[in-house]
Amino acid sequence: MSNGFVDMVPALRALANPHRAQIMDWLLDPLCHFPPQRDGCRLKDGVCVGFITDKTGLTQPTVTSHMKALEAAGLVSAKKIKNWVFYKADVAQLQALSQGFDQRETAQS
Amino acid sequence: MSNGFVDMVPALRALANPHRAQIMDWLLDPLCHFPPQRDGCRLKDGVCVGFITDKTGLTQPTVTSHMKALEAAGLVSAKKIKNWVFYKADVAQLQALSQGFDQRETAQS
DNA sequence: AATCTATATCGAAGAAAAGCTATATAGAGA
DNA sequence: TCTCTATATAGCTTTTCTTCGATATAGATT
Repeated sequence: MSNGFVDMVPALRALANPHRAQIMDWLLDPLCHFPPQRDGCRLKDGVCVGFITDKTGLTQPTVTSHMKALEAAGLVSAKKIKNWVFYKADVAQLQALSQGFDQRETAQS
Repeated sequence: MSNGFVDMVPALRALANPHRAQIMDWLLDPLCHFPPQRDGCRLKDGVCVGFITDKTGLTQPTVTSHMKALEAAGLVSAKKIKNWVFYKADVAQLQALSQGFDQRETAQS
């Protein structure tokens, strides 16, 4: 069904950047990497852009741009609550990617 | 042991290009995608640059550059026989990457 | 030795990515 | 309504990637 690595290129592009890879790692364990939030549960809703900005040391517009890239690749989902936008890792998409790799190991189509 | 996606960035960069992703897919099943070679077994030795060049439609210097990128990332190995250089997918490295993804699914470090 | 073949290197051009500052917008709270 | 806060957008610069044509090299073959 899958067309191999070629089909994964959009997601791989999104992950192939040190800052975005780091952000994904953090978002996969948000309780460990981010402080509690006034509104929005880190696990259920995700982590707000401001906290991610602080941790990366990049400027806020740059982080917004990275988050859009991850969202476009389906690696995170966004949820707006009041003035905040919370980003959460999309585990299903990551599992799909993981399975793509598993299939490549034994290729011979 | 693994530091998550951040550790995989070099390999992900190499795969995050449509031509290189396509080449990797081909190299994972060389018998299906390339004709027999005078010297060098497709399975054991790999596939020569010329055949890869033909299939991509890119120029030979461009393909050489892509193959160097894949080799630098450890995704393929090169073997010189006579005038040819044969490139073969590094299955061990791909398995390592695959395992990296598997671990990410269940993160919570 | 001369030539031919396969791959590598060089240098340049165009495209895309990544970063910033400045500014806009949207919603909350006073 | 006015202001403050959080995020988004716009525009610009710098860097990195991708590709090419031209040329070099290394090794066979004649």
